[in-house]
Amino acid sequence: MAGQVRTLADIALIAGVTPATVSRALAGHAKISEKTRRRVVEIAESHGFQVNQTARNLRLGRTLSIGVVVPLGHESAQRVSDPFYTALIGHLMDGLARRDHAMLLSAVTPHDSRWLSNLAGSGRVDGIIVLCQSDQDPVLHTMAQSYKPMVVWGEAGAGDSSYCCVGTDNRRGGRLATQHLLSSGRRHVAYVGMTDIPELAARYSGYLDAHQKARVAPGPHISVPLAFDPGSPELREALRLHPEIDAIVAASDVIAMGTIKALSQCGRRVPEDVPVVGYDDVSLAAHILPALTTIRQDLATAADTMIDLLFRRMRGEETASVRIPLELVHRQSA
Amino acid sequence: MAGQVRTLADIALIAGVTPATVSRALAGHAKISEKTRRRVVEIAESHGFQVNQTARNLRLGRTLSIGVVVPLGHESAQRVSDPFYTALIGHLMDGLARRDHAMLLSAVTPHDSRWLSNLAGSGRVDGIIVLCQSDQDPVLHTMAQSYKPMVVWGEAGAGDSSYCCVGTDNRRGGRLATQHLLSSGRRHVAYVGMTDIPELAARYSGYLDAHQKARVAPGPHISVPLAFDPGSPELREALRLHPEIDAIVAASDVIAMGTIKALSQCGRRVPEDVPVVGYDDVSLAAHILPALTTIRQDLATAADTMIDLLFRRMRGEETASVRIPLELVHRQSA
DNA sequence: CAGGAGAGCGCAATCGATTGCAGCACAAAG
DNA sequence: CTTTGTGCTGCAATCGATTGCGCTCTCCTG
Repeated sequence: MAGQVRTLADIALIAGVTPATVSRALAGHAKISEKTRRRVVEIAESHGFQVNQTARNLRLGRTLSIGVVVPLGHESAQRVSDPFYTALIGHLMDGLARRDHAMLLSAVTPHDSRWLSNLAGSGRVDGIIVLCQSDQDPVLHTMAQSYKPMVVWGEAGAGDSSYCCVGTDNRRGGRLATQHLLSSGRRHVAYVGMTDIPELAARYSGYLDAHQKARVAPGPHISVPLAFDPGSPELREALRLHPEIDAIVAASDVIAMGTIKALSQCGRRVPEDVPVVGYDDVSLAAHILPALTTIRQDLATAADTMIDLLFRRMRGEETASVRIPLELVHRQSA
Repeated sequence: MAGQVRTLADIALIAGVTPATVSRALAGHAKISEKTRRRVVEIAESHGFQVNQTARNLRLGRTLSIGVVVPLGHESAQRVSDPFYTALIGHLMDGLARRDHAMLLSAVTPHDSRWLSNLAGSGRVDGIIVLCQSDQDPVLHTMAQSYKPMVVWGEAGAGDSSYCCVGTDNRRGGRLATQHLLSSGRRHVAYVGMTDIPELAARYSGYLDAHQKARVAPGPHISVPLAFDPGSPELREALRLHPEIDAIVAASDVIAMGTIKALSQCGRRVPEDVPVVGYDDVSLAAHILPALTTIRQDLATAADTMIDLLFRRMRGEETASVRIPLELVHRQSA
């Protein structure tokens, strides 16, 4: 039945009216007699007709879809499968669905500075959400000059934040995590993770802040990419190299989990010998052994905020960057 | 500079030619003099011009994007953030990007049977990949009659598989996991997880198969949704209720991790008292304590296969369902 | 110098839906 | 019976890019 009925014109033919009338009838917009409207709608439904969105979008000058991009330029490039990002993406999906927008998802390894303008200029999306600044601050900055409907997840205040940025106060987060350990008497707190993206750099700053405030010398900085290699012995060896370490601030929960495992392989117990604090509070964090003490970022709020800001920007408003609340969640690992 | 140049016509005006010529020049297709071509391209680039994809797609009758849908109809509805799915989505993203297609991602909670035909008929995508059959086998079946470019991840052989289905041999996977435990002498192997989607039902069948082959009575079946609640005490209580359990087959890695934690809360050690086998081999599986023994599904292959099949179907070919290899990965937990 | 070939480009239709403006029909009023 | 008014629909342009067909101009050949 639902064979060859693909366009408004097809329906129009069957109903004995013009495409214009069908369009109006289906939209319920203009003054179409109730009788005609009902008949058209009925025909449309019985044939399983659906309006072609591409044509509709062309005419209306919009796409009803939002581009979500994850640049993977930085050295510590987390895969998109990092639980933190996937949870955030999940929430974004929900929020966009509620506003009847689709999500065009892509991860890009920036080879040149065009990855962003390509998407913006393609006419495929009405707005863009960039997840992670990566090392692309200049590109984001430049883009923001000419392209308004864009919101970035990351460390607000990185660069001169000419773009609208949503994120937590990572410096405070790093400080909280570190203070938690220092205040329990630990004196050789190591930082495990990199600092090659603004968010992580800020966490590390907070780590240093806490040490300074407590008048304790910072511990070693062990560099581990967010997407660290399962089998790599680097972390283990670094830990062996620093037997004085008596606590650890990890740059993310995934790193924390890896660290806990590496510690156990070195014969050190968590939290007795070495307490570990993670970052993100990913969904698994509460379920592993030991349950992770970590810095929780409220992703539902984060996603809603980004979407709200984006839609306001799409309407032409100017919006400032926003900080999302954050808290230390006390569990077993520290 | 890049101000008001948005259409082919704008470029044409500047170059003193017609839009037709600009189109051909940029496409490099037809017979355009090298001189004209070079000039047009130069003008286009200097103005940062990009072809409007919506218009292009309308004209060409395609969208260059693929819909990836995750139905969440089943009771055990895993969130999209289940690491298994996110990893699969990540690989799909890579594969689609290689073929210059975008990914339109959405999760739907099916309220009626139209969630799929809505997407298919919207004209927003050229093809659809459905991740998980959920409880929507009938919908998939019906859809496959009229809509060809669709591939489903799940248990091939569920229903009558009128649709093209890619997945592992879940029954065999369940059998392997169970045999591993039985062959080490365990006699009260419990299954933790649900059976409300075809994949899981097959894993459970495999679990039963192994018992039958070993002439051992199956252990208890503890029902836990894939997205089980962090704080819920159900699992813990079920374990207390069955002190005879001396091994566990979990329906997924995430469940396995939760189970390991619950076991420890009951004072039982893994793997000494109760070995646990997971399913999926998610990226974290190797990194937790104890490292998870699990059934590995090769997701890179899976994603490539699905994409390959989908594109063949988009070209009009018929394709049969495909089974992806699977293996038991032996680590510490069992 | 005329005729023919062929390269290069323009014209206009097309993809499918939306919408301002105009026109028709029917009803009520004079 | 004619006029005015109002309510429905249709006409045709539009969104921006693509492409078959055909025209023009150049250059070569006889």
